[in-house]
Amino acid sequence: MAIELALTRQGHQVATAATGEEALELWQTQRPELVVLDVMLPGLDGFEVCRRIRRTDQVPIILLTARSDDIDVVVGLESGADDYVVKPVQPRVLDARIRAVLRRQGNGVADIGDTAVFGDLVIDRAAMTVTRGGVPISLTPTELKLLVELSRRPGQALSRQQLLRLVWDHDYLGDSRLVDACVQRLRAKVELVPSDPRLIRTVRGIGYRLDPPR
Amino acid sequence: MAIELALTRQGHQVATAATGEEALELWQTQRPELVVLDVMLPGLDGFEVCRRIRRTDQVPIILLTARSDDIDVVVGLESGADDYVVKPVQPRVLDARIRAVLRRQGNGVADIGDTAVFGDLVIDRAAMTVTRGGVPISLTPTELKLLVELSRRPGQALSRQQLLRLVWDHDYLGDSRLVDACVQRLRAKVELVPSDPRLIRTVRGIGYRLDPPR
DNA sequence: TCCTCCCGTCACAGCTTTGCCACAGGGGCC
DNA sequence: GGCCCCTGTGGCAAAGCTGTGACGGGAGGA
Repeated sequence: MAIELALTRQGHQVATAATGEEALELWQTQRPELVVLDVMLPGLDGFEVCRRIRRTDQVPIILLTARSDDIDVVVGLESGADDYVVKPVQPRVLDARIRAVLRRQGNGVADIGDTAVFGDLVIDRAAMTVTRGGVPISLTPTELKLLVELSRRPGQALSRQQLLRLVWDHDYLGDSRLVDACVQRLRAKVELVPSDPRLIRTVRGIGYRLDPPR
Repeated sequence: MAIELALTRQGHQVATAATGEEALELWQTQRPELVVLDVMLPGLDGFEVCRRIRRTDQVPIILLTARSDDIDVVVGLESGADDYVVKPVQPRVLDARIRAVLRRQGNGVADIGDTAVFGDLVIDRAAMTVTRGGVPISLTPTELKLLVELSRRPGQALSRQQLLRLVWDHDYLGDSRLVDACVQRLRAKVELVPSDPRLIRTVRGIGYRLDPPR
C-alpha cells in the first residue's frame, strides 16, 4: 500500500497488518515504536484496536482514516490515540506528525525544560534550582535571580546598571557595591575556586559576564 | 474570541495574547500547561513564537491556523509544535486534541494516565483522590485543587500569584498569607514530617514546588 | 615605578519572608 | 434552623537575607 512504501522511503521499518486482529498480534509480537492504524479495518476497527492496545501499552498510536467527521476525531482521540490524520495525506505530513509524536514520547522522563548548562553547573529556571555536578546548591532569591539573568545572556557582558535594572528592578545611578557584593556571594557558592572565578568573570570597567565553558 | 470562550466552557483556564510578543510574555509569566498558537499573528508569527518557546521549554504547543497547506503543517511541526490544527475547528475536536497532547506528555516521573505518583503519594486526578502508601488521605476541595495544580507541573516552582490564579482564580496583587496557609494545611496532611517537607518545597522569594522524588 | 581607580571582601543591623496559630465568618448538610 | 467543617485573615516570632560603608589589594595607565 502507498503509505507503507512512503514510510519505508522515509527510513522507517514497517510491518503491515490487514485486519484488526492481525494488527493486535503484530503489536504484541513486534513491539513497534509507533502504530499507525487505519480506522476502517475488517474485523475489529481501528478504534477498538486502539482501545485494546491502550489497556496495557503506552505505545504512540496515530489513527489514519478517510472519515473526517468531527465525531470520529473525538472518538479516535478518546480511544487513546495520540494523533488523528485524515486521508489523503502527503507522506511528508504523515512523517512530520510521526516525528512530532515520537519527539513528545522521547522526553518522557528527563524532561530538559527551561534549563541552562555551564560546565557542571546546571541552572533549572523552571524549578528554580541550581546544581553543580548533580549536587544541589542553595542560593538566596537575589543570588538566584542574578544567576538566572546572567544565564539568559551567556557570554555577554552586563553592566552593573543593567544588572541593577534586571535583578533589583531599580534605576540606581550612583556608585554602589551592591552588585559586587551579590556577585561575590554567588561566586562563593557557585565557583569551584571563588578567588579564581571561571564562570562569572569580571569585565573591568563594565560589569560581569557568565562564560560558557570553552 | 470564539475559541477562548469554547475552551473556557470546556473547563480550561485561558489567557489570551493578541500578538506574538505578548504570547511570549504570557508564556513566561503564566507558565501554562499548554499553548495554543495561531500562526497568523501580528508581530512574530506562530512558527517563530513556537521556535522561541522551544529553545528553552517543552510545554505542549498546538498550532492553530486557517492555512492548511501541507508545507505549513510540516513547517509547524518541525518548529516543535505537538499538533497542528486547521481552522475552522469544532470546539470539542480542539478539546480532544488538547487532551491527547496533554495525555501524551509523560508528565514527570510515573505519570500514568491521569495519575501522578510522588514517592508513596498517589494523586488520582480522575477520581480526585489522594493516597499515601495506599491509605486514602482526606483533603478539602481547596487543598486538593492546590495539590493537583502543583502535581500538573512537577518540579516546577510556582509563584504565589500563579497559584492564586490557578487555584483561587483571582488576580491578587497585594500581600496575602492565603497560599501559605493552605500549603501549611496541605503539608500537615501530606508530608510525613510536616516541619521538614520533602514533597512541597518552599522556594524562597518565589513560592512553592512539588518535588518529584529523586 | 608610582599613582589612580576599580574591584573584592567583610561584618552588621535592619528588614523581608515564611511558618505557625487562633479566630471568626460563611456555606453546606442534615 | 442548627451544627460542623472549611476558609480567609491577621498577628507574631524566628530565620535568614540584604544593603551599606569602609578598607585593602591589584590591575592598568602615565
